[in-house]
Amino acid sequence: MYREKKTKEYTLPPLPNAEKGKVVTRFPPEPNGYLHIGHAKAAIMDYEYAKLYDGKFILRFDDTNPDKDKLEFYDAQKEDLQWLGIEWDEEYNTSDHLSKHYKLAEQLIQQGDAYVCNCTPEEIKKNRKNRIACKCRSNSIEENLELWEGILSHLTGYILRLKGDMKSDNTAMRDPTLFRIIETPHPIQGDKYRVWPTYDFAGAVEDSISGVTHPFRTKEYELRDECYFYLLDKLGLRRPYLLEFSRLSIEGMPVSKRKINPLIEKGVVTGFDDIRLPTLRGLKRRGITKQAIRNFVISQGVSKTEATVSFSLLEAENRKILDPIARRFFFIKDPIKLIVENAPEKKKAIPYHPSNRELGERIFETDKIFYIPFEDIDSLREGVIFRLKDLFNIRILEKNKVVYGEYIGEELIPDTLRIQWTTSRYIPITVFIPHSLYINDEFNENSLEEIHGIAEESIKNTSHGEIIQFERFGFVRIEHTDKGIIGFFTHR
RNA sequence: GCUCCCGUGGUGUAGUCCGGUCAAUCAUUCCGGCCUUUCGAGCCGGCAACUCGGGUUCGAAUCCCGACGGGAGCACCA
Repeated sequence: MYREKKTKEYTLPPLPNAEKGKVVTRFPPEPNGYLHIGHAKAAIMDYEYAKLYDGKFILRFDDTNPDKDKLEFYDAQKEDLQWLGIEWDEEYNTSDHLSKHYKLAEQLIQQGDAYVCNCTPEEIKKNRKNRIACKCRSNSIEENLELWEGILSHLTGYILRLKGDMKSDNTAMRDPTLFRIIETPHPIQGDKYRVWPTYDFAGAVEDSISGVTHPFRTKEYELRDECYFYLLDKLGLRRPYLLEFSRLSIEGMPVSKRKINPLIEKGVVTGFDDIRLPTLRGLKRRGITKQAIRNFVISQGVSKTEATVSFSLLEAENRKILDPIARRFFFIKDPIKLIVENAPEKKKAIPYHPSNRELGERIFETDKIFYIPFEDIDSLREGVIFRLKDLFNIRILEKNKVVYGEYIGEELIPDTLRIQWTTSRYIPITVFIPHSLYINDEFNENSLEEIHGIAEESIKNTSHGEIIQFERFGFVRIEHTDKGIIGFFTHR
């Protein structure tokens, strides 16, 4: 009987200030692209912590920038999350709450805590740098209220700013922008609104009013913490327990759109599901399992230490998942013909897995013709004995364009090389091997290696998307296409 | 440049808040051995770390100061 391997428990460190049943977390992606491993880290943390404390997990689309957000990504991101096995208790869009945001904005203006500004971006930038207040800052509350009304309806060139502290050492406090005008139609709200809150405003407000107790964000927002709480205090809203963690970066796998998008536009990679990419779709297509991603992410934890993780850590997790369940097949890279005149004709059943018998077996019908990897035979001299794995032993008689061999029995001989093989009934197959997309910040021209070879006939029985192991080669995810069977090399 | 954050073996990570039980955890890589009809998996063993310098203390990976190194922010993006 095949026995289940003992699995390591993956657990998260305790959450500060957390009470069972009362924890609420949220994952707030912006619907402007496909999710990648970095998003997965955040989403899994949010989800797992909610689960750990029997709490609630909210999916919130931070769709407050119509210039960037696209309808297709709401669903695409949900698909990605579902693939990861993440379930949310509640889902909504920040854009659904805009009228509420407007009310809060008005409250700030009325309290004298926000003002309308029509300085140019350059002036604002300069003043921030020099810690100088602009003339707009001294607008009266009445003026601001009136301008705000105007902005909501027709005025252009204005923004709403928080009256923070222009003298603060923290640049995020130097009167950050709260609302700006964007005329582009919103993917969901259409042209209903033309004034949109910025992240500083929307993020803080939504975390608070949606009842989130433990919002996680990545470290680059740290400077904005002060602003986050200042705003909530001014609005009289509850302060959540804000937590930050470092971004996840994987060696040779850029996560930023700045680096990925150009490659897609130029057609250098095939799309967002290219197997060289750290997008969830890319990883999936390559054969990385969701369990591996989860274990990997949890093992990273939520520390603030920046780390560049080697992909081999993810591979190791994936291998633990795949090894017990992946069917084994024979694949021959650079096949060379082997003729064995005295070979007995055999009908041989070979299991698909060395220990997991549930995976069944396939039957080979052999004659005197075989195909074996050139690389293996190249390293052997004439006269040497090797074994066709799971079949019988061969002595090499002659090596030329074709190899001639002699059948010399079936008993196992210790320490003989055992190599994979096919009969003449093979299936041609192309395997794509991903390598680092970038090497020292330069695009790696050889990031996608293409290998041609042949596989045993029963490879036809694989399902589309099945992840298998080619013996002595590595794990491969199989796709059946119009042009035949292709494989994506997952890892060794 | 200014401000903030981070700094445990090759790589990641636990421990740092509440100093002693840390001659420092776990994983991965690498190196041996065992096992195995895969150069896979499994099992056993091994190498290998608290950035540096001061200070506080009976005692510091843990607290304080400084230096150095790395990262981030300085948007009408999130």
